[in-house]
Amino acid sequence: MLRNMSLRHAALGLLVEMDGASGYDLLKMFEITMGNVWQATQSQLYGELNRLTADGFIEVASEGPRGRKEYRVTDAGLGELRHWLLEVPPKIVRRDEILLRLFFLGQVEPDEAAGFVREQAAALDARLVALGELEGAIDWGEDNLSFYGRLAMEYGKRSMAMRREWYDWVLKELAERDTPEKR
Amino acid sequence: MLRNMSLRHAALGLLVEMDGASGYDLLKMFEITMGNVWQATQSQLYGELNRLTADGFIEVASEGPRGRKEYRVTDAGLGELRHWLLEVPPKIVRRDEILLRLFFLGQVEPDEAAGFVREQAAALDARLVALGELEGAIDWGEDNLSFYGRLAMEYGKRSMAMRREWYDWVLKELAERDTPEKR
DNA sequence: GAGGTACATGTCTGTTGTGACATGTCAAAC
DNA sequence: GTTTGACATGTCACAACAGACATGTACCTC
Repeated sequence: MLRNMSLRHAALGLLVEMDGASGYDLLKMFEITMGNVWQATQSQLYGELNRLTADGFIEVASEGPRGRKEYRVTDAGLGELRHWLLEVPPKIVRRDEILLRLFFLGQVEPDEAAGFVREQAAALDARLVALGELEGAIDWGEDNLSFYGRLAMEYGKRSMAMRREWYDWVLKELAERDTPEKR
Repeated sequence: MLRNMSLRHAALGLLVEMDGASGYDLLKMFEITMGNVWQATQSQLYGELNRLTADGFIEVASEGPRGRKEYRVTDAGLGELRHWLLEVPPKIVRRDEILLRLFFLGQVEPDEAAGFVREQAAALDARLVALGELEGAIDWGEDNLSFYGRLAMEYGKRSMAMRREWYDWVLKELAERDTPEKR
């Protein structure tokens, strides 16, 4: 039974970087720091925190108002994180809904196909703007999360720019196929 | 209950392009044509084919040796595919295990972090070679799957090249952080 | 002091995805 | 003739994920 459990390690890692936090804190941090890299729902996260506690990788450091539980990573947890980081090969999951649709665009009219691509390009432009805003809104410090977060941000920007160019290239290819003046 | 069900439409679309096929054929086609875009296990696919049949989107055109069932897409199935293609907004799932690990590389020694990045870069190089081989091995025809598959292939190549460059940039940034000679 | 909002945790149901296993047929090679 | 390998379908258990619902507390403002 090979389990990968990235959410578990994402929570563990974030907890280390935050130097302890509650589930609620963690959930917010998830969204702002790595919403573009990994997503987690509330029910997933709370469940995982309980499992991590049961496994001894984290512990409740203190309890606060409103039933708040401040979690802290144990030594075993730190070891588990390092092990996962360096010794567990990352599983590459390729799953792209837009690319999947591309395969079947031959099933609709050429102008509908081009319209689809143009729509995706416009949506991408909007996300590019949002990413720029996020970058401006973040208070980039000298801590690890800031440093590595900036590297991830750069990846996001490059990735989107590449995709944008590819959309334009696709539109050109579609137009050429539609008007076959070759030879 | 909003369901997206991309696998369902991937199977439907591939069945249209293949002009009918068995589950076994479909599974092989999945791997070679869009293994880089969408993955499907055998148990998922066979189950989905039965559900698609129950919903009237596909039907068993004929039965062959070894219990083989040749499936064919119905008019309703074709309608469903077109509807999904143009009217259901694609769900963008961002989940990148390598990028996730990047966030926590501050937890290991600088040389271990750089080693990790170099390993990923090497693995990427290997996949780039494999992609080139795949491209050479495919018999690119004039059909829709060939045309759109070529566009997807171009995306894959650009994506990998971009990522490769980013890895090098990350290594440069890591080296700079390690030796802070600035000012 | 009443009301709203942010804080805070948890459960439940259903869907999707994975890996292992079970079962059997047909064709070709030996 | 038997064995091997490709063909072919299916089930089962479990893990991962999503969304809705349930429940309550603390703090701030009016």
